Amino acid sequence: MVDRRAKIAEVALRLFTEKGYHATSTRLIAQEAGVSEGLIFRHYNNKEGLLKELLEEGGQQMIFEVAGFISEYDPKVFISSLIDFFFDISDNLLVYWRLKAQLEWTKTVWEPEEWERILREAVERVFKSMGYSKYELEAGLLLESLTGIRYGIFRGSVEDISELKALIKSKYKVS
Amino acid sequence: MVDRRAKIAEVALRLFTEKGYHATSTRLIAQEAGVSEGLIFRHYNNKEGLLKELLEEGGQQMIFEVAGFISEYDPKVFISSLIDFFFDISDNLLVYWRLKAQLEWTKTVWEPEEWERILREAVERVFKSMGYSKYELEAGLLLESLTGIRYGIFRGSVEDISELKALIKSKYKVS
DNA sequence: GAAGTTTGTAAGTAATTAATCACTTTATTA
DNA sequence: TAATAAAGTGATTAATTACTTACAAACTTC
Repeated sequence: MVDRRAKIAEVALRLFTEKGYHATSTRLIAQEAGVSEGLIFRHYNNKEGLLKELLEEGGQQMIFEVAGFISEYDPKVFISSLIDFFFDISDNLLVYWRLKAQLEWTKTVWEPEEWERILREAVERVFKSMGYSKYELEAGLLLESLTGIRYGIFRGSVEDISELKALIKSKYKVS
Repeated sequence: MVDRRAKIAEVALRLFTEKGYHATSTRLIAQEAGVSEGLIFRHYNNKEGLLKELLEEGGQQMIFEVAGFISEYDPKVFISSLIDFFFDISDNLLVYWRLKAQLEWTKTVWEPEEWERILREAVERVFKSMGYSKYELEAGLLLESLTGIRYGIFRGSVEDISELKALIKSKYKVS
């Protein structure tokens, strides 16, 4: 008794991130999921439908994660949690992140995901509450920097992750 | 009298970045370049050979660009130039950057390009000369942050680019 | 200007692709 | 339990893929 639909999604997400969306065939997905190729199309209509559902699901998980610290009223705690969020991303969210980032570089127009909008608004609000006149700019700088660090951690170009986390926390005086 | 080889490279670079490597067919490259498909294979042996040459060429251009400020002895001028480098990237280098970033997310092991090693070493050296005990960490933080900002600029999530540049320069006291 | 090399083409190739088809099995519901 | 719907399959489709081959044109070089 297995949920084959979920199995397809699980395998597809892994393969899309590892090999890239276009380099992954529906045939391979079916093989690795132990399922007939036709079933993919029964459930997801087409390959793009499968991709979209994976991105949608990942986006929902991100909203859930972000919601965990978004309403924190103490700026210091908020920023500390925000930094933790980028440094200690869980494995399943990392896969979504990878897939999203991979696809983003081919886009010409970019629209932020819901969790990205929510997160940015919250960070701006916190910087505003701290009395920064250019709170949008400060929020942007921190968010883009953390994104870059996450990128660096993924690639392996960050030697000592916890030390870097301590450094950036000390710069924002939240450790 | 046209250099067809260069035309293929130019078109391929554009299409690879816009559509993605796997989503771009050699047939399309040939069409857009106004050339027979066979010529691609005559010059580049196979599709991957074409990709590799594009990445190699882009890497060489990056080395050239980095060399422009790498030997600057004044730390303030160096860091200011470094920030400019990430903010004011030229169009043709941006295309290379996009292609490289796009491919990076599918990789499992990551090896830095020559220009990346050169750049990191130089930034570390400068932070060391400024008396930072954890100069590697500081260099890493700045480089990953700037990479993230570049990413943000590309996506369009950075509202006011020049203001953000001024902000980060002021944080490093180099403006 | 002949011989040889490089650059180019058009028409193929076999393999792979996403998607569909007719059909069977399993689950749900009246 | 009979009828209906949903889940699943395996074979097949037409189109596309990267790449090859046989051949021709154009440029070197002696």
